[in-house]
Amino acid sequence: MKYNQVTIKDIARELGISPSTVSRALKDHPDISPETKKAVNELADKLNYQPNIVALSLRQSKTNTIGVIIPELVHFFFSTVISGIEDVAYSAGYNVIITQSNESLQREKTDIKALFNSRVDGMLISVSRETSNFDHIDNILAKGVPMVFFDRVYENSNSSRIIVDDLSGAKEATLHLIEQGCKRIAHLEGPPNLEITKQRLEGYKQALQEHNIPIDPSLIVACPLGTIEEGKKATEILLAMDEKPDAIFATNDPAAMGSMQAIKEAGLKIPQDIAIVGFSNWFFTALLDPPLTSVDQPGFEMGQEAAKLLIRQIEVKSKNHDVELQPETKVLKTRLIVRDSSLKKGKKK
Amino acid sequence: MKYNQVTIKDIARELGISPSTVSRALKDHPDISPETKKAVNELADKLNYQPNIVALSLRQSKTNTIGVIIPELVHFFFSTVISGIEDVAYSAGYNVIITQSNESLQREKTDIKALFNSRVDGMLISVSRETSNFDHIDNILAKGVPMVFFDRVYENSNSSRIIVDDLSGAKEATLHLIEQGCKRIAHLEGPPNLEITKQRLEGYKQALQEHNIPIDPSLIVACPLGTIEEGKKATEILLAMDEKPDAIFATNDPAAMGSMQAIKEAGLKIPQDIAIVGFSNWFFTALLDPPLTSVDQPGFEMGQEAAKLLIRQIEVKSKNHDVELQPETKVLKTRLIVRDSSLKKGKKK
DNA sequence: GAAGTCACCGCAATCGGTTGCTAATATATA
DNA sequence: TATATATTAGCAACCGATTGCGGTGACTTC
Repeated sequence: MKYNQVTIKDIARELGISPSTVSRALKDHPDISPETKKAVNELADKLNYQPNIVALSLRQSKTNTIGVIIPELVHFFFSTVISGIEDVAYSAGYNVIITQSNESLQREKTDIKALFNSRVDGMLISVSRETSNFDHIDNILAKGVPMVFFDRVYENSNSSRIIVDDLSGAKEATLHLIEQGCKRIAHLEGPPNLEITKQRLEGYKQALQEHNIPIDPSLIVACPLGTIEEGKKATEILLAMDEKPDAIFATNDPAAMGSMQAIKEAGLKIPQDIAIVGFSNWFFTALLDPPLTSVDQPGFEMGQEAAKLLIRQIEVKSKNHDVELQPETKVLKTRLIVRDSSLKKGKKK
Repeated sequence: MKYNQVTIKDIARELGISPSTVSRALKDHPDISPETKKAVNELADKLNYQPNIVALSLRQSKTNTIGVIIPELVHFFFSTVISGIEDVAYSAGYNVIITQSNESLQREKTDIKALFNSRVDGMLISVSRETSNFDHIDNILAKGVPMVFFDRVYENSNSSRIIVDDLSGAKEATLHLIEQGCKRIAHLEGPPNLEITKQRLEGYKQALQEHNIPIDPSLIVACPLGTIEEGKKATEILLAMDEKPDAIFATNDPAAMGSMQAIKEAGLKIPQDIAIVGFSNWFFTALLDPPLTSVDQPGFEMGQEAAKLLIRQIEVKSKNHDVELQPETKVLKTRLIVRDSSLKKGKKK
């Protein structure tokens, strides 16, 4: 939009010098005399000159903008990640364009194209629930666009990625339930396409195996959407079994909440009858009744790390076109936040 | 970032024609022969030509980007608004840059400057809790940047705005409590700078007056941050009174939740001893124990309306530089969602 | 056969800023 | 005084796309 902004030419005209001299004076170029610099800077201040970023972007073939694709903004975890991204990006002088795939592959495809067309300098991506084919991403990667994945990553790319240690987190959660004396621990499994789903399932299994508890497939119930409703339904199925589970480890917090609803409606007590652990530590989990034990994922930190990695990649590339940075994988630690929903034995430690 | 993208010149060179002809051919200009158009379009398809948006922005002095400033992304309400904004913006061909003030005036100032420097075509703003001086906004408004405020608006500007009917919503909530037989209804008041705080307080007062209930200043407790902790503390003060309130209408949901915690810890029952109503209908309010009655604000719709208004303003302005659109104020209806936390008399209707 | 008409296309300026190269002036040196 | 050197600043091209205007060639018309 044209705001009648002052340009370098306005300053040049006013001082009777050329635009190039003004440009150099503003950047403290040694070719320019101190007097000229002084005059230029004073007038620039007076007129409140602000360089036109669009012109700069065109000239330098660099927009100082990074694009972000996330599944859904309204998820506490993702909005926390965004805050982390913005934190790092803004202090490094980058703008952030956020797009939501709404868990739709179709939307993800158009998002990534739109970001590419906007000539963002790089992208931060967490793929949608539906994404099992990655051609649209390979396409853009092939053009040399720096890309860093976070949380829900593209496994087979050799891009950098920031993940949390889902396996350990899930294992720790399950071990905690075992330690509380639970014998029949069910698992609400998440969207099958996502690596995080597999990791959490694997962590669950490993914990059981370590304690020689047989893995009962009927105790693993699918929640491909990971919603409250699904968690509730899945739990109702579990409650209808002859041998009910005495604990549930859910792939995420909404599913865990659905579980809690189903259990309460069945007239059972949490954690006495059935203990529950969720995943993500959504901020309201502490406010549920009973407060929900959950595996905390450091969202803000994940955003920060992802942005840092991407920006480093961008800057290396713009300096030296040939050097390719080795892809890095950064694994962030999870932390089990124990609350009442899983404490059969009462507080420990 | 330079992606070795094909440009109009590449196509021109390949076909042995001039860039201007390619440009016109791509836009179906009548001066160009059908054969040339066909050749150009085919080659453009083959090379997967995508126009450089940055160059277009510079040429047209229009970035097709709108900037958004919100207090905090992690608030359910605001992230819902963002989704509404993106919904409208993307289908109108606009990108969205989101910045968070984190409820800080200082940050709001730098955000607005950064957006201005990025030459966004317009801005959507919801001011921070701290904003009582609006010079930084007037500054930008004076340069002719289209601006629409939402939820937390700048009262004295003659910009368009989208608000919810906070007064009616608050009044309805209070009337509901009165109808439930409550006599001593307390109010947890929000950040004093915000107009929405005043409106909600006013709605509360009007409801009491209509039923000839005297307004007791000691029942109005300040929660200038509107956090859970504040709501809890404020409620503890109320519970320490000789004559305890029998209901609390909180300025927002976190404060209401703090209230619930304090009441439970005091061994009192909700709603039997004290009924509670919140404001905003955060999505997890339904999951609390008891589920919280709250005033629903249509966030998604608010985002849509704000974006629509802004884009209309931008497009009118870019077509006709002189015409100024009359500022509009759009008031969205709230809806009281009655849940157990306020039902002293049991379900009605 | 000269002038007019029309279809088609290219030149060059433009948006705002950057930068390699050159030019002009001043000063130092031979 | 003539030449070398340093200092300072301007010219012009460039990033990629758009667009007013002018030019070329073919065809029509009187």
